[in-house]
Amino acid sequence: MSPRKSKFGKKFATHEQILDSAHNLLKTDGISGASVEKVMNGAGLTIGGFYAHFKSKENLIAEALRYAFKRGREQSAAVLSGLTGRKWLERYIRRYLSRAHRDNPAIGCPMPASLSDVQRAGEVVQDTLDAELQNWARDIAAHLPERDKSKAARDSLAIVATCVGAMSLARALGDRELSDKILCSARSYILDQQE
Amino acid sequence: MSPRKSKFGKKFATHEQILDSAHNLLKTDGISGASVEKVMNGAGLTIGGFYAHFKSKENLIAEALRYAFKRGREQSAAVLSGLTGRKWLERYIRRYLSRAHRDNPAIGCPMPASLSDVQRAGEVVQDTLDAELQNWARDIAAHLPERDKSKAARDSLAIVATCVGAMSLARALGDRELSDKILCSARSYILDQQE
DNA sequence: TGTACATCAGTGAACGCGCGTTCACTGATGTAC
DNA sequence: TGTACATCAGTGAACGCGCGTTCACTGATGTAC
Repeated sequence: MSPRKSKFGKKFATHEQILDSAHNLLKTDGISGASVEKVMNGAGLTIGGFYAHFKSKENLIAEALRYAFKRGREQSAAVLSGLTGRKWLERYIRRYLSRAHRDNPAIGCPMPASLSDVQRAGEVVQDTLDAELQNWARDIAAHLPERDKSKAARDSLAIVATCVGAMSLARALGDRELSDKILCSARSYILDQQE
Repeated sequence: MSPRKSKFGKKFATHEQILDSAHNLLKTDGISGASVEKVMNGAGLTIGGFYAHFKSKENLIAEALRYAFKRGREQSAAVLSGLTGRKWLERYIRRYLSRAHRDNPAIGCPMPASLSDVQRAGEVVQDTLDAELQNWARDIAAHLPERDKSKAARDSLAIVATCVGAMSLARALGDRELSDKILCSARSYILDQQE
């Protein structure tokens, strides 16, 4: 295999830089705000080279979404390592629904900023969300102190919905006090329910 | 008062038509999809007349958001009239988190389609959301079978977050089966929690 | 009541701008002999 | 090892398009006398 096509070649490194830039813009400005030109500039490149790496903007967004979720999983695994069950859930929820996460979209979840855009996106992006959302929910379900596995699976989907909804609303509101209340309410709504 | 400035004058009627067109586009295509030209065409007008009615697109969106929530309240008051407490909540949640609502954004809530856009919108729009969200939560809180009023207020905010999050995700997913699951899970998550 | 004038809702073209995508090119790097 | 050639990542300008906003205008309607 020629070095050009290797995982360690220059092209692969550039591809990763583009994805890194894209997922950062995605988290703050959504799909519509992550323009191809801004993404390329963020990677230290000019716009013309983009189509040597991606077939279209839609394909970029799908890959960037996958990249963002992967990074998120790695980060939260590092922070929560060693914890299990209730303890894990508590720390997970308090971290996701924190003021820090609300005020720093760049370090967090890509969904709040891109949720509405994905509804109008193409199949490639929506199919990517399917897989990532299932991963996410499975991760939570595995830590629910629930005997009934199918109930844990259902609860985990609702918990994801509550997290995404609360964070999206918290960022969309003008009133910081009301925004704090939403985060706080969603936290206890989830944590009081699981025993 | 001259007929021109009256609530029944021609200009008022046109203003309402523009708002009606705007709130329809808002519910399906979000803020970015509700372009001034499309809004005006939807009202049977051309783009040039827009600024006789609204100071800017931002002001239009804020008014359209208010208009959409008002219509939503009227509709749901009509459908749920006579119901109270648990019965009201059950019907309310089953209606919001229904497949019909997911598949017909045009007849429903403006939030799922515009949630992410509002995060990047100006103060006027975000302040409007403050007021509308509080109205919404208060309406739900009044029907919670909860003795503790402050707990009802908190729960109602979390319920709104769960509803908006679940509907947004349900519309964003490519897989209809998973989408159904999200709606179903969120429904029981809310309804099982309230007694 | 009839006429001359003022108002202003709505028109349609234009503006500057950012978008996704295309394309002829350049120049560094890898390959063949 | 040295040279000639092929590859292709990345450049920069151009394309057609839709956006929010502006503006000179038109023509129907209301007002004054």
